[in-house]
Amino acid sequence: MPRPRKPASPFRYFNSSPEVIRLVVMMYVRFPLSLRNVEDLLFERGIDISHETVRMWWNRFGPMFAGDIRRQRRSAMRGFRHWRWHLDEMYVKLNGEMVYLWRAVDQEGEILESFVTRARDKDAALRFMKRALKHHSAPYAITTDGLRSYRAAMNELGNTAKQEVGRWVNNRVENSHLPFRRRERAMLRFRRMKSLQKFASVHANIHNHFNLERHLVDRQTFKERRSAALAEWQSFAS
DNA sequence: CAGCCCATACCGGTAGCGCT
DNA sequence: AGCGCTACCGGTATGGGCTG
Repeated sequence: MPRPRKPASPFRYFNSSPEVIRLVVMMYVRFPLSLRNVEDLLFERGIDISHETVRMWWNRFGPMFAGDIRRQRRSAMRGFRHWRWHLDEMYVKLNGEMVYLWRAVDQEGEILESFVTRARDKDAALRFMKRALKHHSAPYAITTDGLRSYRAAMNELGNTAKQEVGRWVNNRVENSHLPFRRRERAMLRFRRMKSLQKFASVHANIHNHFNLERHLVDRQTFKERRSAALAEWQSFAS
């Protein structure tokens, strides 16, 4: 009988410890810092890495960490009966061209899905919704704006009954654009659909993980949650 | 407004480290 | 010991800010 082999650690070839790599990825994705900003900040604390290393690490480990966060969220929401999704699109500039970033956000402000397309039509809406439904269990209701592509896509999926069109009752979902816009600005620009797609989805998941709504809870509670979020962060991809 | 300057992300190539 | 892979370097394209 073959001896059960321990899966190789994704950190095995890297010169730096998993702790440092996790710190770097968190700094770069979570805050509006450039690759070089991260390099310089770490240098001040005695860690010597190149900005290119920062780029490589977020590309390699960002999706892994994001996947861990998403899986956690998915199992926490399994069986939840009053899950409501809000669908929305925003413009993002990509090499001078405008593309669309579709997003599904739930009633708690968690960003469930990010999807980049060149067109804003039924086909794009359909692909976006199928992807969201693949990654999460189906919600109780879906709210959209008046864009007709949503209705057409819902007809195709056969779940029109769940759709509610209207202005959203709160601005929570619109607010979730802000962190991405701030981050987008620090990156100067996106060049390829693939890296925009990757960044949008990694950013959304990491934002969810560290979004502790500090204004809604007392300081003690906030500090406990923050410690918990950091401790969990240090366990990802291990 | 035009032209210049600077900071940035991204890419190909490769030395040599570190894993098996 | 052999080789897969990381980390880094030099180069390029490009957008925003600045100056006049």
